[in-house]
Amino acid sequence: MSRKTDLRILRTKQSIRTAFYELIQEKGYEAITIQDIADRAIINRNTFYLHYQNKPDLLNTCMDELLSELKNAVILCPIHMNPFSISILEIVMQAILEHISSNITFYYAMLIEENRIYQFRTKVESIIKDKLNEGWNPVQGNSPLAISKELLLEFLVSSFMGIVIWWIKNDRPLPAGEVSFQFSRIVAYGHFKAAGIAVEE
Amino acid sequence: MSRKTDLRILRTKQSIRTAFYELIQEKGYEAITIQDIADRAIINRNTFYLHYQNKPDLLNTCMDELLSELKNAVILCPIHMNPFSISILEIVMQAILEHISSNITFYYAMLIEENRIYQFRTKVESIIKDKLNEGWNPVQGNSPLAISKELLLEFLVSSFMGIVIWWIKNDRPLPAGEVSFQFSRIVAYGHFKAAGIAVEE
DNA sequence: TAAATAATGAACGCAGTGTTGTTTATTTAT
DNA sequence: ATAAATAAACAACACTGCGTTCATTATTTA
Repeated sequence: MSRKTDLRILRTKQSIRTAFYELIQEKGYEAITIQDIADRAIINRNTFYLHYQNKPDLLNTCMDELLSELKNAVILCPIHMNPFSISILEIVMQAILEHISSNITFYYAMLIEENRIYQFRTKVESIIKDKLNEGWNPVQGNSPLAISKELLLEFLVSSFMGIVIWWIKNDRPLPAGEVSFQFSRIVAYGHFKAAGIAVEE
Repeated sequence: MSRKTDLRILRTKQSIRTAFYELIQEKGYEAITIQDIADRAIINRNTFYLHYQNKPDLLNTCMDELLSELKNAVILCPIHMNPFSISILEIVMQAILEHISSNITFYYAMLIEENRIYQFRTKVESIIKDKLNEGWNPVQGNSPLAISKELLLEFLVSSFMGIVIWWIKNDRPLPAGEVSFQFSRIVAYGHFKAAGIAVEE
């Protein structure tokens, strides 16, 4: 029986990935050169081109890999009839935060400070959006304020992602469950009620 | 009386700016070369370096210019005692959306699709954050849910910015006043109530 | 109209990219 | 254990873009 891939290939690819993540954190994606990666991975610059076409190709490969894991984590979340129930927001966020915790180095490099890659944020937002949209119930007839569906969905996704990034950036100041709980309450009941301010009806 | 600046300088700088904005929209910031800008502005490449140090310098100059206008637009908004009143959110958002409308080409280039510059988004978020934080009332003692102040502020800023970007990206599908109104209601009362769903207490 | 200065044009070294060969080392299969 | 296969190393290449220099030309201001 033949081995799937040459051990040298696995080793080299692993070195490149590790070097890449480190460098993103150190100097940001744009500033990295192929030579930087080669030096850090202790390989010849040519060897890089044996495995990846160029820098964006490496980035995309890395992103796709982890994002498919993220998708799997989200897909397992049960959705009830109403995707805007408190529970779905809370459950999905908790699942995402826990997945991020397991891969914190990567997510920090991709999303925080100078290192951030806009493309990655957008892709994560897509995953969240798809999940929230999954079981959208179009029969919400009697909305007193005639809220635009698109606007509401955008509202949910961007605040969701904002909290996620805030949480990573601040070194996870609260447990995943606590953040998810608070977020879902604010969204559901409004910030007046959540913050304990009398609601002006 | 001597003229402030040579007419040639004004003309050249103007050409560079225009070319720069066009190119950001066409191929995105990163892909632009100085030669691209020179060609489009119909100037010698050297002339560019007579006015700007490099590409980031040009970008920063452009950003600072418009962001100071944005700040002025926001600073005029009256804030009441409670910065989380419905009105402050609505008024600030409307002011921002109207300012953006007057400079839509620039904002589109900076925030939308492939052209987006993360740095710019962050700077706009800072302006919003500062405004919301301006008159924060620390005495909101009896919050039933003990919501983190930082989390709540982040929630407001990211959803605010998310709606703004959504609005630009979709070619301003609703009037500025309408978007601001809907946003402030969702935030204040929660998405259940805003969307007309019975609240599960 | 003269002096000042902005803009041009050509050239330079530098850094980084992506490619092409050839050679060396390691791994897999016989 | 050894031969065939192939990954990795090494060297060199043309190419693009950057940022700078210097002399020359054109425009503007005084």
